[in-house]
Amino acid sequence: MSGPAQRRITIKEVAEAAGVGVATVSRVLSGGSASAETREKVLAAAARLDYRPSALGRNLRRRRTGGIGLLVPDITDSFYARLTDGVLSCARSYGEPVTVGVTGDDPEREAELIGALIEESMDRLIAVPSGDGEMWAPALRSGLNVVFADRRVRADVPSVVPDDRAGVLTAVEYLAGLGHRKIAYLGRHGQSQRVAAFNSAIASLGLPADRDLVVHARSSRDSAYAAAAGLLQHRADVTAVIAGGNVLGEAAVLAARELDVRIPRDVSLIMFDDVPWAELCSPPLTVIAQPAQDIGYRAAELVLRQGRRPPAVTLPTQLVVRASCGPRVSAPRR
Amino acid sequence: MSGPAQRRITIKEVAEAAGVGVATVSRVLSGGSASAETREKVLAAAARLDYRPSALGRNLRRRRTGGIGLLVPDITDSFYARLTDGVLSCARSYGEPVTVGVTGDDPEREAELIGALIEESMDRLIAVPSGDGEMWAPALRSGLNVVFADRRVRADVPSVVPDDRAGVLTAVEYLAGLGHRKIAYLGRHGQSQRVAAFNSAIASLGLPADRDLVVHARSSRDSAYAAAAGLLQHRADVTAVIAGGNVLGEAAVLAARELDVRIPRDVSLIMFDDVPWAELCSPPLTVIAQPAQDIGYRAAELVLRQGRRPPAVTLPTQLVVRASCGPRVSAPRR
DNA sequence: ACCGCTCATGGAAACGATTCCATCAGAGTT
DNA sequence: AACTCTGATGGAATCGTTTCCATGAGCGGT
Repeated sequence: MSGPAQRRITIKEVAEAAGVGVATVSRVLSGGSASAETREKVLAAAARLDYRPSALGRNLRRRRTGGIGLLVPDITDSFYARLTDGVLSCARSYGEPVTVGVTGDDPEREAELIGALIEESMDRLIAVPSGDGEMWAPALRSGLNVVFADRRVRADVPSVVPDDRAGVLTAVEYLAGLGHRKIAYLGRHGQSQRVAAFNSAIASLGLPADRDLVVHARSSRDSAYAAAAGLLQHRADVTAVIAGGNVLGEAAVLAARELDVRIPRDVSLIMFDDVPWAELCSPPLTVIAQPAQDIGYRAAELVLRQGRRPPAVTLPTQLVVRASCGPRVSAPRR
Repeated sequence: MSGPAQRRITIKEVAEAAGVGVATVSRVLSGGSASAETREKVLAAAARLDYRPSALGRNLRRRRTGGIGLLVPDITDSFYARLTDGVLSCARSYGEPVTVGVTGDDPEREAELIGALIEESMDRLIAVPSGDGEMWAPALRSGLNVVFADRRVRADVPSVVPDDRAGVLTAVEYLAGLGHRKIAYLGRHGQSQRVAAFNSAIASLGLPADRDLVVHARSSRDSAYAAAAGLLQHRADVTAVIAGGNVLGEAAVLAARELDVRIPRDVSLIMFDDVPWAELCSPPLTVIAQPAQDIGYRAAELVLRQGRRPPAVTLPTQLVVRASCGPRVSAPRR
């Protein structure tokens, strides 16, 4: 049923049809110099035959693959989906294809994918790095052009990240302003940046430091739920929690509902990352919005621009107040 | 700072290091026949030099690119994100890279992307087709191996789709069982399949037919909101609406809230596609769950499996009852 | 007229693999 | 001993481009 896979036409045939040499065709098509007459003939022949230059041939000769690789932890997470959308949108305007891989936040799987990408001769790569970034050394040494997105784990790789420091500080200040003193941070493994910002924010506001107030989950939904439930259950003294991402926030809402902890009456909740459903949730969630799409777009710009590259760009976050935070009630719950 | 982009080592160097010919190296590495001794030498040399065969060279010779292309309307939509995840997951187990493009449900942009993919010599493609699929003819004729996902617009292309017919019927029956008679369908352009199923379900249950009860939106959030608001505003007689996708459902909830239409007291709502936030919504949404990830996975299997390919596979949907549907109240609202 | 300069042009050599084909060694058969 | 057969092996062609280089034409200056 499917066609006989007709052979694609090559530059040679175009040359023949135009009555010129292949070198001339190549030159005309890639903007080199040629007489007006020749250019005309070549263009006409190419159009007539519907010639499409083979990226394979070109890339082999040029010793590099055009496209760019993108590695995200989980394409199903709205944040990374929007980041991906930003990358795709920028790449499209450059006409570059994007190859996407999902790491599941697993450094081993990430290394595998890097290997595969290198095998494809892909020389430009945007990644949300999983671990501490040490396995990137060989890839970097081999001349791979890498930009990190969302997380900054190595100083020698340009990165595009949200302003975690300011975002966390804003959230903590807002909560403190409402009277909360026992604030917990519910994060993912590897958010060292934010945890540091959290601790320093707590300290700078003179709130009691308590190491156990930051709890970590792996990136799965189950793990997030377990962490949220554990926090809510064992620490009846916390009156506010900051969720470090939308799946963490979702888990917190679910766990609270299950444990009959009322938001915001019993505990206030601020979630990192504004997602469409934050407004639909009951109650609507107060969030720290992150420019996910911009992060992707800027990262793509960085990796596509050959010139000098700034070591890091930081994009602002924004507090969006809805209805998941309230004043601290004096009576401890339960 | 970045390394001098050390030249990658080629099969020729491995051959030299192993003291054999390039043909032998190629044969050993791709599982051809060779003596145990030679195989040993080659493998050792390859490992010692950390040799990675270049996909470019291989693909040029083989006249095809390994990977598979994936075209979705909007990677930001949870449904397509999960579908993409399915494709990625299957492709990974075959070791095939996936190049993703976003069509925005625009046939023109889709055609562009197909062209770009052909230029890359990508010969396998999974797509959620945007229009009526007529622009696919040339691509198909050129031997491209295509599988459609989510929508079935051409009989000559294998497709993996959810069971829209059964899904719609289940929804309508459920609503009718609750006493509803004026049921609206809020859909996207191009969901002809589902609209037909909707009309036939209405007819088979003896409910009053009314052409204006199906309203369409384009795939943007704004358009979805406008359509939902229009429906709720102008048709006070409808007591139940079926939203044909998660962004439509989101728009319906938002519009209802804005217009002070209570769910489910004033109107019942069933949404196609179960998303994590459906449970978090107020009220929790009754949905028709679709196996988005499976659709992607099966589509990838189909496009990767060389053998004979079934013309279409239909995956079951499932009604998940939550709290957004209630019995019809006799008094018309407003 | 001659020289030198610029510019268009086409042949041929890469790029890095796979694979056809010829060669050759060794074993088995008569 | 001569022959055939099998299996391993390496040289060379090929895939479709880009780009180096040599050639030759046109032209202005002396």
